[in-house]
Amino acid sequence: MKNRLEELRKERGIKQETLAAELEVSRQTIGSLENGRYNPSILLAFKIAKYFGMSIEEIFIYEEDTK
Amino acid sequence: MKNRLEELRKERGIKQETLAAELEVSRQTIGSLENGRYNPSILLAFKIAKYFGMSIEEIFIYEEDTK
DNA sequence: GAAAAATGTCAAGTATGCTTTCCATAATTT
DNA sequence: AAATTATGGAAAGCATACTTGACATTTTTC
Repeated sequence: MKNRLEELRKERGIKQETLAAELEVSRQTIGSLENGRYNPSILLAFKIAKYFGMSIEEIFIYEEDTK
Repeated sequence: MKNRLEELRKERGIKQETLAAELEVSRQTIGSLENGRYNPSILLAFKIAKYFGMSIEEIFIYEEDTK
């Protein structure tokens, strides 16, 4: 699964630390998501989507058989 | 978070075991999701949405502060 | 180019998602 | 009502999501 987190965050001109605080997760979590080390839980995905005013599907790109 | 899994599955007249097979998860996973014992991973949520031809948001209802 | 700020990333620990196995209860069929 | 089928749910184990803490590297600012 790919995601547009880094792109969306930079569009808004905020740093990882700020986004992390807004979403109530650690900075490392944001970094790990941006760099594809793991996928978010569905709850975090919902929080992120709400934060950016978009749907989960617009931010996270599901790819068949991708882990 | 709530979900409409049981409702959607029953609309289609299929049993948990069949849905589980289609989604390539165990029957217990489906049962656990229907009965709210835990939330799906985002990958499973995508699979479920695809299976029912709906968006994640139409199936899984995010509720502020809900675990 | 030195200092400061932002990001990358690892390690160890806790929490949650999912599996298999197993048994109990409910619903359906005959 | 007896047998079969479907669902509920617990336990133990493994995988992944997320945390804190630490340190290295990159980027920005002065």
